[in-house]
Amino acid sequence: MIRIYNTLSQRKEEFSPLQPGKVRMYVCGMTVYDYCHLGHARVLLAFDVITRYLRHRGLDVHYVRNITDIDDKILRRADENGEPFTALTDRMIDAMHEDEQRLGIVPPTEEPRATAYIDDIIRMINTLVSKGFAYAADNGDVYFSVKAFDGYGKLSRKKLDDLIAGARVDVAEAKQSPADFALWKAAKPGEVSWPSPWGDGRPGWHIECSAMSTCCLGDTFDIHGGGPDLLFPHHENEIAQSESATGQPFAKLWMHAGAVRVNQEKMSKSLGNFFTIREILERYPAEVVRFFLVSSHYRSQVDYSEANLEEASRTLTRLYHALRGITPAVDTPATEYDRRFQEAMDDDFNTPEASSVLHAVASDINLHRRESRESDARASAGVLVRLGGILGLLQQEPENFFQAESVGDLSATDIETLIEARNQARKNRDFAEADRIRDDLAGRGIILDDSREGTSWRRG
RNA sequence: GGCGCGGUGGCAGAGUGGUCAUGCAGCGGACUGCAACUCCGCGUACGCCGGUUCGAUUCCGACCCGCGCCUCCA
Repeated sequence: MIRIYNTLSQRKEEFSPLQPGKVRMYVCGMTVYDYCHLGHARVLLAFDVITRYLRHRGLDVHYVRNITDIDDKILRRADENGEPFTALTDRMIDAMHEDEQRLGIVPPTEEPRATAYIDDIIRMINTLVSKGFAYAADNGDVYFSVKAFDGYGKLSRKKLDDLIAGARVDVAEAKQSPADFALWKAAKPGEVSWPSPWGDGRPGWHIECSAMSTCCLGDTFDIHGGGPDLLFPHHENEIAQSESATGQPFAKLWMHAGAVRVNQEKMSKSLGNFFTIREILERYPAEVVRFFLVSSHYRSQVDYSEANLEEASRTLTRLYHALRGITPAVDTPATEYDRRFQEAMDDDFNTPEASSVLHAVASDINLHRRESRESDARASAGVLVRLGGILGLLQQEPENFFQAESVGDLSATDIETLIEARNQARKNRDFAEADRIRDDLAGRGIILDDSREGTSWRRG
């Protein structure tokens, strides 16, 4: 039995898909005006692990993650760059796919783009207007009337009166109420636009997701996810739009990832601590980044810092050390560890608990190996690779992990030549020379590991 | 101010009404030419004050502190 925390009910709930065996999940994706940052990585990785695990449990997951490719920020940035907005969005989408691939993110089943759903968006707005949930303002904008939807605030637990009282008063406000939000924005002169019953314009942000999710998954689906800051107003507004338009319940379960901080501060451009995925991948291997994120629960806040990433790297190294020089057995029968792992993951995807199981298996491998129980070691290694794989970890050859080269490094051949020289010196009991070579390599970031089978090395 | 989340050993990070998290770092021992890796063992903990209970880090209440959202933001 899988239990998942539902933001809507504020508790863990037993997960039972609307359609047995099938999971329909929608996650709010990127607005493609810039490179993806660490916060995006968190959401990407959280739902990657969730998707992998649900599939591992035999569920057929239909995973939709949208791309917002029309929006104020996109138009502004394209304007600054002096390029058509589609040139910007195409480039950023390519970059995003590259980042995802490097992080080993399983691609979503569908990746709808807002500009490909303009007709559906207009249709939904039309429905809302005709049902009395939305109105066209004099300026060509169309707004959702928040007071027309009784359930407004049920996700974020906000009271409509507070929102109205707290709202800023805009100049030249075309809204009937300050809490109302735009479904359709009238085009400004020279701006890209699409024709609509209310004049040329473009969709508001929130309506895109309502339209794309219902088009891809139906009026009601199982899981809706996203980043922590989307809870309000974005997700609240999606519920209002979708349930008003369809008359059906929207998503059954709402999942939100935790925030990412950097050195105990909020990540922001003004603080200068804003990291893109590609910047981070220049400093740390993708698997270390994944392991770091998987080491805390997907709902908790994480702090990105050099110390934390270094620790993740050391910890992952231990796991790969256990697998080094072993051919993992395939089709190993399920063990007590598989059971514990599943129990942890069934409980709202408790990856920290699950990774403690990984360490237990690694200890077993080390012990078997030390006591020369080769087939037991191979069997345990099979379990470790299997369980790691569910989290997207431990799938590369240990030697690749340890010896992955970055520019300017000593080549593998050079290193092996030096190791040979050192072993010759050791054979001659010239330990001064042997230690000199080892220290020299250590100074260049190469750590040697001697064992009965010989000397292996890794980049530290 | 409103809504929500959290305060666990040097650090990271799970969890539980009453013997174990786990990892990193540290210490002792084994292994090693010496190290590294590995193995065995060790230590330090549940913000504060009350309450419930035979017993609370775990439940309840107050307080203090931190964080997120309330505006575009993953």
